[in-house]
Amino acid sequence: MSTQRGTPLWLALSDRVAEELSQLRAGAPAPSEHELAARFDVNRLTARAALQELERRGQVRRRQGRGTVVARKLEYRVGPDWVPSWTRTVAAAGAEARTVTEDVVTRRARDDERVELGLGEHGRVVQLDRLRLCDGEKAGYQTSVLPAARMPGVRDALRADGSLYEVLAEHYGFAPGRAWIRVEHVTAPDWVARRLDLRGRPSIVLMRGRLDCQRSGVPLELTFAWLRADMFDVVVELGEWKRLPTPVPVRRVEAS
Amino acid sequence: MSTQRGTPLWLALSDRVAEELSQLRAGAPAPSEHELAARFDVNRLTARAALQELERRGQVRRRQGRGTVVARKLEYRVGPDWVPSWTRTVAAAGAEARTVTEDVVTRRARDDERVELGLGEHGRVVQLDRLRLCDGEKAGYQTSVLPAARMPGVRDALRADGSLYEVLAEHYGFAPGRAWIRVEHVTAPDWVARRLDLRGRPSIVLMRGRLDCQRSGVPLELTFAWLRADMFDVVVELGEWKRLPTPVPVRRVEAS
DNA sequence: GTAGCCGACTTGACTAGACAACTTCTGGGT
DNA sequence: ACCCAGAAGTTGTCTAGTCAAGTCGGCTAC
Repeated sequence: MSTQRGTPLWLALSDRVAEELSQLRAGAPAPSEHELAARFDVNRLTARAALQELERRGQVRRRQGRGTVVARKLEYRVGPDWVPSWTRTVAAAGAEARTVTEDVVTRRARDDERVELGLGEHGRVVQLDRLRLCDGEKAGYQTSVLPAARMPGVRDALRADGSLYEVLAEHYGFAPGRAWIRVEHVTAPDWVARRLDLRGRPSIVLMRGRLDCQRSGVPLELTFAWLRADMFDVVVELGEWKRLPTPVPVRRVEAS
Repeated sequence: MSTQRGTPLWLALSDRVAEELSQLRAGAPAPSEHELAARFDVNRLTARAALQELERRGQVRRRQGRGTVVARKLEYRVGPDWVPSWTRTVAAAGAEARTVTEDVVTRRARDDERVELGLGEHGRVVQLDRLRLCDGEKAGYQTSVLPAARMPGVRDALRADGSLYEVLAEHYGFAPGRAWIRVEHVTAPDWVARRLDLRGRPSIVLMRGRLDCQRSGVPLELTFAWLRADMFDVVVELGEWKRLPTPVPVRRVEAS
């Protein structure tokens, strides 16, 4: 490696590898730690540091036993007029979407949920917990809470079909555009980190909260999703879609 | 260390340290790598891995020569009805806010900027580059582009005063509420990473672009901010402000 | 045919040690 | 009072090696 003055080996190496990787398509195997170490005559830990930097940037994905593969970030759009679809989001990047339903239960609504959903004192809700996979990798976790009384038979509909929003639209008059939305970029709560296997990885996640309503304005669904920030470019839109100009600094920084 | 079955040493150690740290106030020194290694009889690199995990989570901040100190994440709120203020955001966490204006220049608008701001062929803009500091630490970088013709004398006003939004409101009839917002979780562009000293750290930052308009709907500002994701919880809210019900999974995960 | 074992290859975890770069403080000199 | 040198302590970088654990494919035994 011809390192620039003051640039650590592992950083120079990661830049070098990133360049090679940009030529490849997503899913292609990246050089292994051992191979990098041999090729550039550095220690395996140095090569490892380089690959970990690329993982932090979301350019590769690594897994024990399997190896390191090229990755591209997925674009996840959030907005009042936008009906999110896991399948479409993932398919747009040419990857394979899968959903594992972890739980469907009917239970008493918690106090805060009663307020949000406008339920009476003994209101009951259906909670739906789903794990979202992208090319077999755990990419997100989603919890949906639905008012049971307003949605007769929703449990069976949910079991049969994958798309919650299709069920909502067809059976219960769900209207996109009447939503309250909140997005947070936060450190993953412990239970989310465990479910998504985030130990030792970038643990920033995106939490999307959304309250969807019927056309009449009656709340129909309260849903939260946690998405791995290293796998997604999350785009929150308010107003019409536009392409952003890329900002450029006034004064350039000289290379260190 | 009494490690649980299957839990790596460094992870158990980081949990243990996190517990101790939660008792301390922000800014207090955390144990050093050497001290941790000695106390728990592990290698320095293992102790280091534990501290790096805490850094990923935003619970500590580390710097060569200075040491590791306890940190708390700041909440950065963005929304159509909410005018972000660096001073207020940082002060809310009891930290010291500082802004360094790196550049104020008037120049020809680029093509994409002309489209966004609705300028004519020879339109000129004022670009304002600012470095945002939190307790002396580089925490963000912000670029604002303003149409020069629509805002006579804006350069001098900006030089004199720190708050851009105050200037906009007082002199040019800026009305929050007509904003277009886009939030992304992206890898820092190279020049941003250099300005914020992000080598080897959680290098992911958040970018916010927004186009604020006058009451008449005429675009007034195009701004971009890069924030260190390890220092901020970023919250974007569309719709009226509500207190979030804290989501909880149906089935608890047993500790591994 | 197929189930299962085994070996090759991958990343993960951990240790021991060395030196470099940076920050802060202290003490001595002017 | 002030500046500078140096020591002490910190994190950063890098090497050499070992063993563990997960994945995949091929081969063998049935």
